[in-house]
Amino acid sequence: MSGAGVKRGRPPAFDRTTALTAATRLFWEHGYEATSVGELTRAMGIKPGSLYAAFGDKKSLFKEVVHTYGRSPVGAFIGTALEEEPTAHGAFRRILCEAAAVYPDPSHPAGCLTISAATNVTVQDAEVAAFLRDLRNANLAAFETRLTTAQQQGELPAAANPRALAAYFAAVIQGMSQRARDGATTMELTETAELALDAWPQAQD
Amino acid sequence: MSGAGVKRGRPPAFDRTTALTAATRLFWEHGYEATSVGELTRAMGIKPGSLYAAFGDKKSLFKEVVHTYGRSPVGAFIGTALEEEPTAHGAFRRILCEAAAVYPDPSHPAGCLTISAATNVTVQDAEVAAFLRDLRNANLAAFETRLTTAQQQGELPAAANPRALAAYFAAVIQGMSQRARDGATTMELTETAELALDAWPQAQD
DNA sequence: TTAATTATAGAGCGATCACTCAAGAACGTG
DNA sequence: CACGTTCTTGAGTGATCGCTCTATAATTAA
Repeated sequence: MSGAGVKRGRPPAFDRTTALTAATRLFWEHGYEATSVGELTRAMGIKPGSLYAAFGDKKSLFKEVVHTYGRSPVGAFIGTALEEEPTAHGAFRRILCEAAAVYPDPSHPAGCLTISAATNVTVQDAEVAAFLRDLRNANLAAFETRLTTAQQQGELPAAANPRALAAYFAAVIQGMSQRARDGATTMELTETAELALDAWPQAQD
Repeated sequence: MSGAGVKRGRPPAFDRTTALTAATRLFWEHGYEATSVGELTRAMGIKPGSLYAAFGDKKSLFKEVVHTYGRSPVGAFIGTALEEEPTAHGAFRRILCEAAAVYPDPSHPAGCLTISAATNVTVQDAEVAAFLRDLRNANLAAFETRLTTAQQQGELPAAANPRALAAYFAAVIQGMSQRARDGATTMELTETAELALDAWPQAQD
């Protein structure tokens, strides 16, 4: 083999991560189809040829954006809380409170990219919508798994319904993302989070 | 004046209401920008010239669709429940249960048109997104008004927060619409509705 | 019948879409 | 230096976008 780490040819004039961040902001704000390649190249500071050489086509760029977003602090806080918190109640309390803090944060577009970036798509881009829908439904399944475990460990009463609770919290979180895009503040969303937690099952006595 | 009700010239070959219904289904399913004029004319059974003569431009057609939708049973059930139910608790219980029944109904596209038809728009169509956002926020204000009245009439305890409750139910409903578009069934959404109602303030004793 | 009016069908407008290509510039290696 | 390789540039591809125009068909009024 020839040297694996040797760089040959003209070096790229742009930072790949920086360009990806610019693309993320656009897709986050306007969604997949409402963001044109022309807007992307302008925001990323590169020409179409460079974009297609570095990221493939528009769909591949979007998937890479979603993948990177899901591994960023803003995009991964749900999975992190599910893993780190010792109790399911603590995990969902933390998820809701962090969503209230993160979704309206003015340092990035409002709401969750995964929830809102492919709501309106043409027939020929249905695959992109399905891609995000699968991510959301996988998240729902993770909620249910965490709640089922909590019930088996005795944290949740036997009468509780882990699947229904998971769907409920998924709906609340998706609604909070929508409300943030409509202008809701962290204060309002925190109140929403607190009310949402009132639905947590209480042990029957 | 000449006769006001007299029809002159060639009569239209299509039914305006039927055409509007076809346009509604498309906008409901794919949203404003992801629905092309070509798809609209094909579904409505008319040519571009007829569409523009009868409805103005694409934006005017969309606004008429939203207006008509808001006056249909499917689009008006929230306002109807707020008016008809004697208690605020009864109103929100009915709203949530009807949302669970209506949003996944296979006789029309899933979810609520007002919630999801203009999530992803280009910069030049920001006005359309603002149009629906204003409708959603007006709905939120109606929730708050209804809850404030309930508190003044003693239905809600003094410690309750009408604004926070309104925002909470708005988020839940928007989340239920999203979940319906992701495949949630009436059964699942009914469970979500029941859990959501657990947050209703209880009188302190 | 003739004129006035309105709706139709179908071609086609400029602009923008995602995307590609050819030419040249910037690098490491001989 | 020349060579191979990679990246940048800028023009330009066909397709589709929202929308308009013209010619003609269908109706009522005179």
